[in-house]
Amino acid sequence: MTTILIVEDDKGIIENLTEFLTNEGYTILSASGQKRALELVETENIDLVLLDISIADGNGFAVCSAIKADYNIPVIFLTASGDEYSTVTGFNLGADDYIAKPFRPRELVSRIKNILRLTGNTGAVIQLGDVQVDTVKGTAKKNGMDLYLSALEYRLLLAFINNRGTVLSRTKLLEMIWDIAGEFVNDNTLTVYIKRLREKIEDDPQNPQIIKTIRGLGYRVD
Amino acid sequence: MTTILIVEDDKGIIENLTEFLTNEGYTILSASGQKRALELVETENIDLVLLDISIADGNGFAVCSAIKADYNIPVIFLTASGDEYSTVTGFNLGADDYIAKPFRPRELVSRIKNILRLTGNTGAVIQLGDVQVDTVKGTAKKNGMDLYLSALEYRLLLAFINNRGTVLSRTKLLEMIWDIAGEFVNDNTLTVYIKRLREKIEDDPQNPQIIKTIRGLGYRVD
DNA sequence: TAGGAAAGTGACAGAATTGTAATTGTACTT
DNA sequence: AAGTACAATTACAATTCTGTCACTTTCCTA
Repeated sequence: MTTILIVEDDKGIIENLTEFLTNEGYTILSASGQKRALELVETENIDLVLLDISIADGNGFAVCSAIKADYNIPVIFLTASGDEYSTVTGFNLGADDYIAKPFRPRELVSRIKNILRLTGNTGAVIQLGDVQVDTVKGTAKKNGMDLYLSALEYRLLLAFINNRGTVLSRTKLLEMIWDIAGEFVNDNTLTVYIKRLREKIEDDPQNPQIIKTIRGLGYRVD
Repeated sequence: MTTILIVEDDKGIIENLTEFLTNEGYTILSASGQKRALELVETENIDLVLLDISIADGNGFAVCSAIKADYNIPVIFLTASGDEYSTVTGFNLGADDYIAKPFRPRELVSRIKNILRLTGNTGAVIQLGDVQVDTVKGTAKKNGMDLYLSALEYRLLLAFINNRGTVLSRTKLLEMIWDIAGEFVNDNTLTVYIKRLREKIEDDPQNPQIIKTIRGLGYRVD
């Protein structure tokens, strides 16, 4: 269970990030001011801090210094784009990474995972709705229950995970999973595998929520 | 193909690192002085630099600054242990990570992979002798040829990869791969799977070089 | 709204995986 | 050198995976 503290004075951003990151399996705490932020760092068990530089009651740099002075918690700066100075200063203060606003949520998650991996605080578990894929162990679970995916089903799932948010065409998927030296498989093979995978990971395979069909284009996982 | 430049004036360290990192699948170039190092950065296609701070003809900081001024190549500092000043200064100059000497080669590889992942220069390919495992795609190759590992064979291989250098007992392996709610499998099942995996990944399965048997204790992959 | 393209479904054989048992091989101990 | 534990090997059913076919359903459009 990884806890992330968001320090940010824009309520809208906090709401959005909280919803998105909760969905990704993180526990979220938030603070809009410096004082509250440091309070939470002291009392809660925080694994990572997302820190907006321009918070209202003081500047983010101070918060970062204060955190780094006493704790070894990784900090990611949220900066206004093109703010080169902030970036450099942030790194000097011990920030572990920064991301310029506006950022794509998925990119933020990617940064978070990298930082946590660097500091060794977590495995490599990918959350997909209520499905968890552990690429380190090569296993998958749904609501904590083991899923028994065949080698091809697992690879198909990974293909979607590595291309979240984008539509994967049937051709592309066939290339990715069945690209074996010039040999071709029936196009319907893919359809059947989609069905088999859905049968295992979807709550209601007839109403797929994870693997969406984009008629005429392919499939997409968000 | 990832190319790493080692800047270091200790021939012994260069030799060791070159051998080890070549084994890990990297292409290695080396320079013992500042001039040669910058030459190589300009002429070769370098993906990452391992930089000893205390090289003979000048100091490492200068090299780092010079590289960062013109290229976006990640730099990892090799520092004498306890050299806090160097570390801080290094980060200010744009170093992406540092590692204190003496370091364990495997830790260095871990740092290299993390940095390359952060800078997006590579996937998550693990090299094991001439076997490459891509945990992002869920595939494995040997000398570039596809390996067809079953789900369990793949997971067994990952178990070894995630515990390189340590002996894994038969019991531990059974837990890791076959831990299914109280059900137990025959102890010999593991032995058979070891054989099947060796058959696919070893050059000479009768003389296993990758998965070593430690009689009475278990198995080890280095 | 009828026709057609795209996607989904169910069923099937052949191949591969999986777990076990019986047997053989190997290293260590006494 | 024989005995013994441990590991490797071989062989074999049961199960699962894999790819394909025939058929149905769904959605779009003419």
